Amino acid sequence: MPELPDVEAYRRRLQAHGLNKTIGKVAVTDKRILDHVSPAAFARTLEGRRLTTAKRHGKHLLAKLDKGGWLTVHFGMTGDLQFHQDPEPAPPYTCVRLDFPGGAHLSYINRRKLGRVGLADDFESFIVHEQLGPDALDRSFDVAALKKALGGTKRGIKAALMDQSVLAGIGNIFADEILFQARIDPRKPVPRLDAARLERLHAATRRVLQEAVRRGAGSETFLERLPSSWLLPQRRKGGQCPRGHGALKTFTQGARTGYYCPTCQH
DNA sequence: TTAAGTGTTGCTCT
DNA sequence: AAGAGCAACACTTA
Repeated sequence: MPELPDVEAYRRRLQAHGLNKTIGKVAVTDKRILDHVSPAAFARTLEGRRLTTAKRHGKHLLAKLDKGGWLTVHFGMTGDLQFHQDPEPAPPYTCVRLDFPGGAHLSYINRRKLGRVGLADDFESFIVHEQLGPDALDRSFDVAALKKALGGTKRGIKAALMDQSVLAGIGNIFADEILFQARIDPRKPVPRLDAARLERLHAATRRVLQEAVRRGAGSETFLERLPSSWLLPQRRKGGQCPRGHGALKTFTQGARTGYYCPTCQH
């Protein structure tokens, strides 16, 4: 599930419920999710520590440890982070669980194991090491930064938008919404985007991601809470253009399906 | 039933 | 050397 707005929701939950509690036992129940660290080393690093702040860059969530270093979390397609107050059986597909005093615990769950949990020394070095572009919601990400990020690529704009080394945070779903709102054809080569389109693309990127966060991305009722002018609720077989141009079209690029309106996106 | 599909990323091949 | 395609994974849907 998680793209930038969903990860931001996780960040806020972690910030609200997971900070400044001493971590007791750390249980790694599926070590395949650990990123270049053994279960023993991972547990040893976290046990007895407290998380002091939660930050996000693109789709990555990082929590700072009180004695230095960071816990890193990536969700892949099926990752989830759940807090529970009471001792209870771990949800299926739990990979890592941190116990807090009084029975509260934090579970990282991932069905398809396409995410990673790990450790990093430093926030900025982690971003560099992961080759992440600027965060799409960072305050400094203006039109000039967008142009710079897109650089000299000749790819289609949707592929470029989803490339985390170009711009961090956007995946298949929100790329479709952003390009619909900016009225740009997802396959349009980046060099053929004029100034007006770049301006619209930048504005739509920020507006869509901010609105998604505000309207509770990641919650079950997210789609129902979106305005009828959005593409997402129609993003399915038989979906209609919210601007009244009839059926949406689909296209495939690299095993991902995209939805767009051929009438209003150019 | 079998096969294709999936909100991600990373590796391989061109 | 940038960019396309598929593998990884474990399910769900057609």
